[in-house]
Amino acid sequence: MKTGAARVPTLDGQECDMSTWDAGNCPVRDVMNQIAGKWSTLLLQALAERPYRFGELRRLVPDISQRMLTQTLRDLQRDGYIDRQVFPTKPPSVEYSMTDLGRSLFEPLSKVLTWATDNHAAVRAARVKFDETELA
Amino acid sequence: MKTGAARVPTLDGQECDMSTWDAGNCPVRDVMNQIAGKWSTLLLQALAERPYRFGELRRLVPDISQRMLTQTLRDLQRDGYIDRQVFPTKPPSVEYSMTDLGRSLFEPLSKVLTWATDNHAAVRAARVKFDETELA
DNA sequence: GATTTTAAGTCTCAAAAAGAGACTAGCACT
DNA sequence: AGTGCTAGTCTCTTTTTGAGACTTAAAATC
Repeated sequence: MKTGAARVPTLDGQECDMSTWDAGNCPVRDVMNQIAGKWSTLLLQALAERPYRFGELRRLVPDISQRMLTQTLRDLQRDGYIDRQVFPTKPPSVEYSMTDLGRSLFEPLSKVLTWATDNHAAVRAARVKFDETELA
Repeated sequence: MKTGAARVPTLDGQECDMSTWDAGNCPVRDVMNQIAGKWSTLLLQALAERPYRFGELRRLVPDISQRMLTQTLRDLQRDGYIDRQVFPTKPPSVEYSMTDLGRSLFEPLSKVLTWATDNHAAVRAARVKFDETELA
C-alpha cells in the first residue's frame, strides 16, 4: 500500500490526485457541489434553451418554491453560469439567460441529462430489484 | 404564448417536453436527484477507477461521515450503479465496485468532472466578481 | 375609485436532511 | 485482559429545504 500522494487513473485515462479530495482544494467538489443541487441542472436545462423570466421559470418547474428558485438562480449567477438582467418596466421584470461559461458547462452536462432520459428505465428496474431483494 | 404542451429544443438539437417537468414523470429529475447528491459523484469517481472497500472510501473522502457514506453507497447501489459484495473474512469486509450501468453513466459524467477541473479558475473568478459587485 | 392582479422577490416557521460522534459485534493480536 | 480492526447503526444537533404569508407599486378590472 502506498502511503504517499495517491495518483490514481480514472476511466478516461486522466489522473486524479486523491490527496486533494478534501473539501478545501478539490475543484471537482467546489464546482459540482453547486450544480449538483436539486434544482440547478433543471434550471440550466431551461436556460440553455432560451432566456426565461422569473415567473416563467416558476411556472415551468411547478414544484419549486419561490425561495429555492431565487436562491438557486442567485447561486448559478454567482458561479458565472447565468446572467440576471433587470428591466425597469412596471412592475419590473427580470430576465435570466445563460452565459458563455454556462453554455460551455452545459455541453458536457447535457450528455448526462440525455443519459438520464435514455437509461431511466434501467435505473427504475434496478430500484425495483433492490427493493425486492433487500426488504424480502 | 402557447398554452399547449411546450416542446422546446435543447442545445444539442434534442427536444424536451417541458410539461413533464413535474417531479413524478421527469426522468431527468428522477435520475439526477440521486447522482446530484453532495457525495455521489465523488464516490462514483473513486469507484470508476477501481473497487474500494468501505474503510478505504472513508479515508479517501476524509470529511464524509460514516452515516452519509453508508447511505450514499446504498442509494447508488439501489439505482444500480454500484455493486456491494461482502467477504466473510473476520472481521467481514465489504467491497464496492461499479456495475456496467454505473460505468455507462460515468462516461458522460466524467466529461463534466473534467470540465469542473478545467474551469475551476473561471468559476472562482466569477464568484469573486459577484461578491464584489453585489456586496458593494 | 376601490379592488384585484402582476412581478419578483423577502420573511417566518415547520419539516426534512445532513453532520458529529458515541456505540455495537466478533475476532485477532499482544 | 486490553486494544484494535471491520462495517456499520443510533442518537442528537445543526443546516437545508419547503410552504406559504407578506411587500411594493403600478395597471387592469369592476
